Amino acid sequence: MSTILVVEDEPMVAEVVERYLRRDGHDVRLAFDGQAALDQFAEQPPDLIVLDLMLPRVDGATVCRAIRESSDVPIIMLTARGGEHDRLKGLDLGADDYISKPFSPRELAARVRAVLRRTAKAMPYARRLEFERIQVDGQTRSVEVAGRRVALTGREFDLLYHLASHSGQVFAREQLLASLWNEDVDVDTSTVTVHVRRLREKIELDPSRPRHVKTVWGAGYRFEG
Amino acid sequence: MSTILVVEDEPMVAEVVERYLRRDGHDVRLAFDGQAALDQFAEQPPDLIVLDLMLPRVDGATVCRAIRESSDVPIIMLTARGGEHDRLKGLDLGADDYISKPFSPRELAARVRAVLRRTAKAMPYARRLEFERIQVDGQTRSVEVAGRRVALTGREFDLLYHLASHSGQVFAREQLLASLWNEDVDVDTSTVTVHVRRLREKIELDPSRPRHVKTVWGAGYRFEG
DNA sequence: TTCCGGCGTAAGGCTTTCGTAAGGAACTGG
DNA sequence: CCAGTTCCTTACGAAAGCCTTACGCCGGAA
Repeated sequence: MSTILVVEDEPMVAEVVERYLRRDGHDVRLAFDGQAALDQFAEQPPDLIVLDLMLPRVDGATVCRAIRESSDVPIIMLTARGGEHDRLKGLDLGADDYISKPFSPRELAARVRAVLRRTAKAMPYARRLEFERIQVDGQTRSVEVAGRRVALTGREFDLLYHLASHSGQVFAREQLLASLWNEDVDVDTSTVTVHVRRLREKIELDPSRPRHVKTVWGAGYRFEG
Repeated sequence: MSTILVVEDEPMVAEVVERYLRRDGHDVRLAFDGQAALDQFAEQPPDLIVLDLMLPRVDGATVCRAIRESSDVPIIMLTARGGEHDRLKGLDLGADDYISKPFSPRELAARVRAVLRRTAKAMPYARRLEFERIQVDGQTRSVEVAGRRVALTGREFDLLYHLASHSGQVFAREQLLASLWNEDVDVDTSTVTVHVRRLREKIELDPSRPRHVKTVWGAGYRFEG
């Protein structure tokens, strides 16, 4: 069914989880520390990640953030009993669900099913992003700026959506190429520059002094609502 | 991003590999035989080596062993199809990864990313650093001082982040140069002084009597929250 | 087929940032 | 208090990174 990466340093727990998820027809991979999780993720991104918070080498929160830098893959976090759970919610790591130990493997399997169902239904570009001056609708691929509809091309929309859905985060041109372009065509990074230029032309009041799609010198671009 | 030495005698293959790695933002150098590889390595050690096993003059295995005598630089070996691959594993040349021909350049690029990530010292810019008056966010490369956002240049941000993430610790100018600058360019230590000055201008209330980035006479600089 | 919008590339101009040098200020030890 | 360091401050040329524009190519629509 789906490929699931389980990151859990306790072998007993990992094994139980693995068995339950396999029973649901998933292809399960295991990682026993944070670094291994990142490696496996880089090598072959799974459809979902079950991530323990307490991990050797690189802790779960860091792993979660690192993955979120480049991917929207659903993540379910495992937290120790009690307070940690609440603290996490405050941290806003970008996980899709939390479940605290000790948990029943059956419940975890149910959560996995739920999250997969949710994210499967929510096809790519499902969300609607609302900012003060700009609204981006992934459903209809339409954009409104200051109440007026603007027509973007495919690339322009993808670019805007990707930046806006990670508002505030800086993306290098190389990152944008990797995320938005088909990997088997090689395009120059300057292509990104040009598309940013065209996008600005359409959504900025003064394209040469952009308010939303900002240049971060030596680093890339960042969206600001 | 990183400097990568590609050792491959087949020009077509070398060119494709070069293009794919460049697209990931790497600085790619080429060597077409084993001797050239060793020369280039001696001249300027790269961050990673992609090494073909079959090479004119000096074969890949010899090159690999020679380099391993003096360096731990990550090496990814390219091997001909089939048996050679397994035989190599037995030989234990000290390579970090193997990929057999014919390979997809995309997969190679992915392996390079994985190996680089694995060997990366730490995870740069993952954390968000919070102090009483200053917050530094590595994710968005943004800095807030007393609730107001300040715009730093790349170097300024790197400098602040490095100092702030080791709050209290003293760093000599030489240390900062070694950590924050590209190793193969030699810049004067006074450069650090100037950047500290410019940083103070932006984050200190009274730059001539700094509260956060303090001078430790005869030793270097230290950050204090 | 012809036309046209969208895309990627290349080149030149422009802005920002960087590194250096030089003179002045501040600290240290004697 | 003096000489010797070490650090601060400033200004400027060079380099790097980004913007802008124009052009050719491609695929789909007419």
